[in-house]
Amino acid sequence: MEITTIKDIAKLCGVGVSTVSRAINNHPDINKETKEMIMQVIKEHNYIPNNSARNLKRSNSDTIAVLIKGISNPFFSSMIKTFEREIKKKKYSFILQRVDSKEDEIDVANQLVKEKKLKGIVFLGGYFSHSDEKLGQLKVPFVLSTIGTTQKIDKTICSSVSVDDFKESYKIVDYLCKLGHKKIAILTPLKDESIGDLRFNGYMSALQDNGIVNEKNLIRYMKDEMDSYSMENGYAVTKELLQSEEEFTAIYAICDSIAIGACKAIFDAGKKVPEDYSVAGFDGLDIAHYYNPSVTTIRQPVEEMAEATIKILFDVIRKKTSAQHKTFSGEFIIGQSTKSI
Amino acid sequence: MEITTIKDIAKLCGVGVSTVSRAINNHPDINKETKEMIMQVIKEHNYIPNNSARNLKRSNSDTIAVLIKGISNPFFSSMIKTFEREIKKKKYSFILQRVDSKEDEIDVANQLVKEKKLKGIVFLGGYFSHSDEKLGQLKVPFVLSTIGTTQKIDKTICSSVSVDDFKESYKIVDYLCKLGHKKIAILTPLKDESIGDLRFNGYMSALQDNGIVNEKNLIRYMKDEMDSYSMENGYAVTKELLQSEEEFTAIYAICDSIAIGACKAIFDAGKKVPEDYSVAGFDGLDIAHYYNPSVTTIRQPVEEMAEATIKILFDVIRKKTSAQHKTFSGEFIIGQSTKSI
DNA sequence: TTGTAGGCGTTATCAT
DNA sequence: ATGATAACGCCTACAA
Repeated sequence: MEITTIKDIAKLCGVGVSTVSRAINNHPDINKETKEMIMQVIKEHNYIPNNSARNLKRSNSDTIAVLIKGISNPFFSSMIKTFEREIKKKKYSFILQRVDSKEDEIDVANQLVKEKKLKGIVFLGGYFSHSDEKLGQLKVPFVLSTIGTTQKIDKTICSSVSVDDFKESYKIVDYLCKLGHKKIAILTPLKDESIGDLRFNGYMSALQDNGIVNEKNLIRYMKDEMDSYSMENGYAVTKELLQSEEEFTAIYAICDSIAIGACKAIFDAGKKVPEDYSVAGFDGLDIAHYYNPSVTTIRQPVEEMAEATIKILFDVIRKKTSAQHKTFSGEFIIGQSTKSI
Repeated sequence: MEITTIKDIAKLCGVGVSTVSRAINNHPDINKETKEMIMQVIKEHNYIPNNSARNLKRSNSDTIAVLIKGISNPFFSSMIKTFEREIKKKKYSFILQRVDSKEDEIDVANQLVKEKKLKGIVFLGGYFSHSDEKLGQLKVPFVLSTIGTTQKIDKTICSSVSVDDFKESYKIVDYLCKLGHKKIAILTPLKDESIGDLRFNGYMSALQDNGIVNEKNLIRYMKDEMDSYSMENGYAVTKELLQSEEEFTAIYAICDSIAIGACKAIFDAGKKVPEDYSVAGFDGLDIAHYYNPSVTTIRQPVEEMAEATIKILFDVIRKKTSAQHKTFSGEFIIGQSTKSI
């Protein structure tokens, strides 16, 4: 006989279903021995409660979902660990849900809210260009973590945690300028509505403040056929840049992966980093540190950001505060990939 | 009025719930205009069906889950894309589920089978040391993808797709030997029950066949405090190895991340790769190619492996075949990190 | 073509 | 402390 439902267990134990339910859910009103007996039978027949039925019945569930857009980004993996740890610390369950780049994260979120009776949501990465109306559809507290957005979102509707992409980007480009670089190429995604834009603006602003006239030919957009933030793309674009014989002495890549692709293209052209070209990135991935040469970059304090994300989320859930917005400073890491000229 | 259930929609449209259900699920027996009208109302009130209720009611669902142990491994991300594409191609839905390293993947799988009425499962990564009895608990077809296992699993119970870790490992170490290296250190996880062991055995066997006496001091185990397969760990272990002043001319790291950490440690010691030490890895991650120097490695044909995984899974689901086991050859990639002496 | 009603497996509210 | 029973929201015979 195949054991599938709580009724089977009840019959097997000679008790009612509610007693079995009480045993499963650690309810107080149950005789210790009956409980043990029931748990024993459950284990023997390895019965597993049906989660769909549970979720259907439950009206609330103490669970938080983290929605990630584009799982491939190594930048997220350390944040996820922190999310999980912090959420478990609050005795909540944790659901990690990947969202396809073509999917609408709000729709996915709303579905999950209904299905799992979520208490809160963390959105991680991606672009996030939604109307306030759309955002308003989400009835549970949520935090935008690491999501840069140029658009003005109603600050009372949602919380956010991020670094100031503009400022940090400015900082690193300004550093390149102070090293004496005047011809600084930038590798940036095409028409990115989010962090890409913000970092690009930081670049433009830093050049201007250093009295450098920006040259259009030094703005290089990532190729559409490939993942925008990949080493492969950085390699391809840099290769073209080098072949164009456009003059430049430094490259600022919008993220570390692109920077590494750029370095490789430079090596393959028989040139050196930083002797021939300085290269800087952004994010502070592990690989930026382990690369040869190590890459000058802005490290985002991922651990603290993840912690802050969860803290804010729970503050809002528990109505201690309304929406909060927290900006972190990046850590400027000078690597071996840049030098003064 | 908050629209939450199918009944609300039915009332709003002045029809019965079954008509609404038919509209949602593209049933044939429905008047085209009523359907459009209903869909219109649904959109306006942005009603979302409750998935738990659906899953509860459904007896089957045409969905496949991919369970992945340790999301952080960049090795998996390209496989996941292929899984998703191939599964969608078959008109099935795709669920990606992360399994904590402490969790039992079979238990998680069984839960999902009940909750989502899965048709099949792919297990990705991890160790997988389960008794045949435990495996037998899983009542749906499943494939072990990229999961090396030294233990003898009942081959009729489950399918598998992988490279021959022993053979490929042998190949690359043999290559090092043929380059003239006699003192080859290995960086390997401690007491790993799976791929680590297999690759280690390949190393030992290659040494033996080349008449090299293995030196215990050249077997270096990854540190327990850190993620076994990380650059950080490779760095730390290699640093110790270098400081021990043990003589060696080459390092074989059980995976590329470790190899890269090893390279960095060598650079930091003021030495060069491959002039002072040759370094080889395993897996064929993108970064092995983009690293400087590029890392000699065995590339696993991830794309084809993922495709084969899905093909086998569907064959078994459709009862075209019973369990299948497929082994792929790795692609030997000679990088700049190794040289003859 | 459409509506009504029963049941999917659970939990919670009542009685007992 | 325990058991019967009514929801939870949906799908699907079956009836109309």
